[in-house]
Amino acid sequence: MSEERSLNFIEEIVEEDLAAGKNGGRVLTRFPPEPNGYLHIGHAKSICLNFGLAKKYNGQTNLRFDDTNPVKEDVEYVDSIKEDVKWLGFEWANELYASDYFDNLYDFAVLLIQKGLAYVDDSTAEEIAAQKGTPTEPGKGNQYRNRSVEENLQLFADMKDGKYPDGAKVLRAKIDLASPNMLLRDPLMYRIKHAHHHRTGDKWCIYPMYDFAHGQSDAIEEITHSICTLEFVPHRALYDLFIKELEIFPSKQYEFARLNLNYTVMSKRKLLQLVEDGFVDGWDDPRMPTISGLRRRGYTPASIREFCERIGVAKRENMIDVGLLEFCIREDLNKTAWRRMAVLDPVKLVIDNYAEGQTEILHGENNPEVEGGDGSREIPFGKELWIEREDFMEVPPKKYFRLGIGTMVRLKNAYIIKGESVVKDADGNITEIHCTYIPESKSGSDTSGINVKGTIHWISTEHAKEAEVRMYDRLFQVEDPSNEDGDFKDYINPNSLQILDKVYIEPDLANAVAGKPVQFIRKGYFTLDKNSTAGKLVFNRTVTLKDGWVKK
RNA sequence: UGCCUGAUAGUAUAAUGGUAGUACGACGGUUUUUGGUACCGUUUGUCUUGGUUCGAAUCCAGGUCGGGCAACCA
Repeated sequence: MSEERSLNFIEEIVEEDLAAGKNGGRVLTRFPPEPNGYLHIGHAKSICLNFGLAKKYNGQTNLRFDDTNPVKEDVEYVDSIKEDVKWLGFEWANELYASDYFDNLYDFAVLLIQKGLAYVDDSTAEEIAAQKGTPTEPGKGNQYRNRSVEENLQLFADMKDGKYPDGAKVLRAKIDLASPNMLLRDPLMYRIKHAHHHRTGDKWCIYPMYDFAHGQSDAIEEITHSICTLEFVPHRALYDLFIKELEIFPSKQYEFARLNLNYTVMSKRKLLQLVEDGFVDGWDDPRMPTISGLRRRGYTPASIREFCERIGVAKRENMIDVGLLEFCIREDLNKTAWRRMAVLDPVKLVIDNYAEGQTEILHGENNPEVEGGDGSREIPFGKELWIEREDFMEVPPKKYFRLGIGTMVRLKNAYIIKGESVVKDADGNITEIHCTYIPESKSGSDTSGINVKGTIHWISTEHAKEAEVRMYDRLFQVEDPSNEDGDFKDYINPNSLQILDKVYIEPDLANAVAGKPVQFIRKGYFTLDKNSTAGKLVFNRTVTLKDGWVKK
């Protein structure tokens, strides 16, 4: 493995803690998604970090749903999140929910009220915002701030008992209205929401805010290293403060820079818009940066884990080139995907000196990268073939080493041929290419002594099967759609999906199975889409092959 | 105008006071029955100004630039 890889800053912290004997050598992390959307590649970074850390240091990781806002959350999301984490190859120690702790959290709130550190405020949201001041002006208090402990206790109990409508009252921490950290200006701890919760049903009508739930949840589980993204840095003061005042397990929060990928968007809000406004075919559209989208596109768990390993973990803002993700999937699939032939844009090729009606069964390796071989399949060959339109040129430029009139090329796994003539329709489009073949040049028993520079793929017209192929490209035309003027949706790539409804594939591909990626030789990696049926195969292009041939 | 936070090749990420390295990309080459893969080589970097030091990417001070903070979201 990568034993000599240097440590990232969080691993350094863990190793220091371990060396200092902190937590008795125990490492317990957590992955805390809110079940209000599907997981995306940015979450994958966090998942790999949290679960990877635990794995590396003989610890464990809890999967904890941060479900403190019932109006936005749903079991549909819980299920998809669990599926995605599992698919990525990780196992959680415990499946937990912040809502499991609503009783504890309520008791914690009561405790803070008793300590004079929390109060019930009757102000409206607007009034509270106005009283908070601005980053440069201190906030102001109000009359509710001086309520007695007894009154606060009673009012908070009444809030819980449903005596007030939504928004009538909130519980606030009494900290410092003049703090330079806006989050410390008496933050809300609880709000009233008469809403049905996906787990606790109608038991509660008050729900804790993130800041009054997350740190305490970590503490209850005795999480040793609570890792989150940079935007939570200012929240750390609150995180530590509540833990200190409640005298509970001192979990520690550490922050890293979230992943940004170019040519896509990563916020759940924006992804939801793409889904709801029909710009994509659901959360798992192969163009989406969601885990489910990448899975449908043909990405493998190993490739995503490798990607997360390569991008590193640090505290500076970053924008990762999607090319790195593509490198990772190519690297993985090159070693595992079976090679097959498919002609995406067909033109007919006739071999003039090959006997009419003759057929041969040729053989092609499944994967030349596998040492010792990975078996082979049979490929029928005949007088008439489909080849790629772009693999022939009547007047080839100097560095073109595919087929031309008078030039030779090898048909993959078959014979060397020489272009002879073309047939065109009234518009001048080539409808047929005629060639001759060299009988002694058969793959595996070539005695022709001829060396050709190019090799092209082909399908026997008599034996060809048909399939639909979906060619995907980046969803956006600009690197950072969120940072452009106007609406990010204005920058969607109109050619992000090109459907080829009549692609010729070799007969063996009729055996293609979902979840087993194939390489269409010289074209890229493809995988069967979930819309595929026995009667109609549908392939998604995962990624092209790297193209070293740049014209001109 | 406040507070927090960060700055190393095009993009990421190391170097923890002692030779600025690695990966991806780009470019060039070798091999090749995939213009793929593999292998080899080249290219480009410490935000700025001072200071401390024999020696600074690293420590200190000022500046510049980026990100975040005033949701009954997480």
